[in-house]
This record gives sequence, structure tokens and C-alpha cells, in this order.
Amino acid sequence: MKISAKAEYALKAMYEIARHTQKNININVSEIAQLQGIPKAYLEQLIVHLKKAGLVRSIRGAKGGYVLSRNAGEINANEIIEAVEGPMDLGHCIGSKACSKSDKCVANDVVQQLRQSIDNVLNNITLQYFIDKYSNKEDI
Amino acid sequence: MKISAKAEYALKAMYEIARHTQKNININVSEIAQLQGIPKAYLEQLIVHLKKAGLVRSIRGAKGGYVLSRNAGEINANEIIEAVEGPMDLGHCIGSKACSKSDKCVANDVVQQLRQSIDNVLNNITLQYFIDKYSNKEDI
DNA sequence: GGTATTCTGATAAGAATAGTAAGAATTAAA
DNA sequence: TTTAATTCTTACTATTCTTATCAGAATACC
Repeated sequence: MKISAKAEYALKAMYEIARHTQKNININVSEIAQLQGIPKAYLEQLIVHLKKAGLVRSIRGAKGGYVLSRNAGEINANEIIEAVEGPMDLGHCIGSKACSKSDKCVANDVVQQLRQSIDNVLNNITLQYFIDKYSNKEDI
Repeated sequence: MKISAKAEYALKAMYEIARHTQKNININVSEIAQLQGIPKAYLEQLIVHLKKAGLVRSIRGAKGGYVLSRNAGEINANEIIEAVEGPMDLGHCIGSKACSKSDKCVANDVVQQLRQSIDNVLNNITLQYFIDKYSNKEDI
């Protein structure tokens, strides 16, 4: 039960992209990496997933970078994490022999409850929430 | 973000021990393994942790096995999972350089919210809840 | 044309997970 | 008192997952 570095990096990167998009400037991978302390080459890979998920738009070539493709209030932590980690699975039981009777599986019960709770939390955390809480007006 | 096999097995094993304890019989590792489809040798290791955490009592020697050491209503999923997985950590940020300013770390924010939510769910799932929901009166 | 950047794919080291195996210690029962 | 069943302990192993690193191709601004 842990948050992967992938998810952590993706949240941080999206926060930076969101901040800069609201200032009408794009930000490139090197800047994000430096601001948030993320290995650049690794981040490059992650951002591709964020792009494929439709969360950011890329601007290629010199002076390129990334901007949000939607409003910060319309992108939540669930989408961001799912973009880089794939659909949250949880639970080996699903479909296994011991749990074909999955409506009698205690582990499955726990997994379902957890999933619902986690989804609820992550769906309610938007990038706008991050900006309102963490971004100072005077920062770039 | 996933439930480990360890946690899954521990929940299932504790459920079986709880059921049997309420019938005043102890159950051994082989029986648990067979009933729940868990590799026996692996389960042996896990149960030792459950014992060290004070959740079960062992009866050694022939006709030995395990019984709950507390009432089923007083043992919850959080304790069970923590017993086999150690304290839930989540989040690489904690204490890292990029997040020494951890009150400005968006990933840390998410981790805190998740942790609280997960704890809340797991604390409210007791073994008695499992028994009431899943155990038929006519089963041994 | 040169440079900055995104994009793509291959590779690799290390950690974690899940499991296996062998046998020592303990105790009920024959 | 022996035997058999069981917990307990330790060491090992195979596989997958995570977290990168690296090299270079494609793209677009100046």
C-alpha cells in the first residue's frame, strides 16, 4: 500500500504545469524537473502518459513545453495518477479460483470499500485546489 | 497502489481463525491454507507476524493450531494488515530534500488525505463484521 | 542551419514480492 | 516412550516491479 514515485512525480509536474498555464506561459521538462526535484529523463516518460491521457498539450521544438489542456478545476488527482499508473487494480482475488465465489471473499470486501474511499478522495482533489492552497501570487 | 498478497492472505486467515474460535475449535495452518487457497509454507510465515502482533494465540504440538486472542469485534483490518506489512508508509516525499518544505508539497497533501481515509475504512472493518456478513450458521 | 525541445525505445540496477525448502522445537496421543 | 502432527525458524530463489539512464530521432523556433 504505497504511492509510487510515478504518482508523486506526476502530481508535482501537473501542479507546475497548471501554475504556469494560469500565467499564460508554458513550462518545459527541465524546468519542472528542477523546480520539483524530479529526474529529468524519467519525467519525460511520465509526461508522455499525461499527454496521451489528454491532460496536457505539448508544444514541440525550441521554446516548447507543456500547458494544461483543460481548466485546473477540471483535472483531479485520480485522473493524474491513473494516467501514469494505469487503472488502479488492487486485489489479487479478482477472478482467482479461491475467490470465484467473490461475493464471499473477505479480502474482496475490503478492496471494494478501499477503492470507493480512495476514489472519493482523489476525485475531489483538483489542480485548482493545489493552486489555491500552495501557489503564492508573487511566484512566477 | 495495491493490496499485497500478504494483506489478502492475512485477512482471509484471520477470518478463518475467527470463525473457528467462535465455535470453540482451533484451526491449523494446513486447514486455513486449504479453505482459503493460500500456499501453506507462505502462510506459516505470515501467521507468525499475526502472533507477534498479539492478534492470535498459538497452540503448539500435535492437534495444535491457532485461536483469536481477542474478541472478533475488537480486531480490525488495519491491525491485521499492519501486522504483516509493517506500518503503512506511503509517500517518498516525507523528509526528502524536495519536500523539506513539506507543507508546500502537493504530493504530501494527497498522501495525508489518503492515509486518513484509508485508516478510517480499515479501522471500521472488524472480524465480527466479516463473520456476520459471510459466515453461514451451518458451516463448521 | 543550429539549437532547444519533445518524443521514442532500449537497457539495466536494485528492491520488493511471492514463494520454496529444510529442518528444529514442541506437544498430544498411541 | 516413541511417534506423529504441528508450530516455529531460517535461508534461499525466482520473478516481477520500480526507477531510473541513455542514445538518438523528430520537430519547430530563431
